[in-house]
Amino acid sequence: MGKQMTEMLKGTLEGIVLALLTGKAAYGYEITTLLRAQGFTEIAEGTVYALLVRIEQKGLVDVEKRPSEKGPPRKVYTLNAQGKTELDEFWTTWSFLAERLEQLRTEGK
Amino acid sequence: MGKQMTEMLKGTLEGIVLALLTGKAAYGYEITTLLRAQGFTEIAEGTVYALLVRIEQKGLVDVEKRPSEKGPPRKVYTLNAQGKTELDEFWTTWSFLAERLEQLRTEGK
DNA sequence: TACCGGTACTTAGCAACACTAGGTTCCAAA
DNA sequence: TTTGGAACCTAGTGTTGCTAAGTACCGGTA
Repeated sequence: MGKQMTEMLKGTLEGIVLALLTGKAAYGYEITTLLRAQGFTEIAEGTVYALLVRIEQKGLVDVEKRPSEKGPPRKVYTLNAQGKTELDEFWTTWSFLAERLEQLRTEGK
Repeated sequence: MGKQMTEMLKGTLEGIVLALLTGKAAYGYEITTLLRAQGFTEIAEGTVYALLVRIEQKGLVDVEKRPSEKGPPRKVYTLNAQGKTELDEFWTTWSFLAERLEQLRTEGK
């Protein structure tokens, strides 16, 4: 992964995962493959699992264990009310930053 | 500063400062006030100076010391060739991320 | 039976970055 | 003489994503 992208993902990856969980519960392995499908081809597996632990401890998601046909049981994450609030705030913060940067780029300043 | 914003600035603040230096040299104190004028009202002074040390050590800027009418001498930073390359890469990385996020938001996924 | 590969999750240690909270220097005005 | 603004510096902290290595479960294949 490019070093720039690694740094830029700090603070945004959590929002991305929360956004992925909007309206559709998912488990860790699934989220990893989803991210890769969306273009984040080099996201490390461990990164995703660590992030999931974090957002669970922050109380942004509910977790349910479900057996899998192949492999160990899945931990399925669902966005809860607090998670939705956090996601809203994320979009607000993101919009602010994106606007400033767009301005900077077009100004050529 | 909101915690979300703090994390989101990681990786982008450097790009923002490089962008500010495009076409116009500036010194640390000036950059801090510029950032605040652009809406980043809560950027800590120390953060900016530490960042300037970093980009100087990476060789992205040239530095020149100039006396000030009031106060200690200014360190004026100018974007050099390597800095411009880095800035280009920054915009590429940023665009990628911004596109993915815009897609995520509109999809409501 | 033994082994391999894919699914699925976990964790200890590391590097980078923004912040906190102090500090120093220089000068002019009160 | 003291205050305040201009201008810069830095040690320590917390958060984050990455690396690298591991465990658990199961089906297919030799």
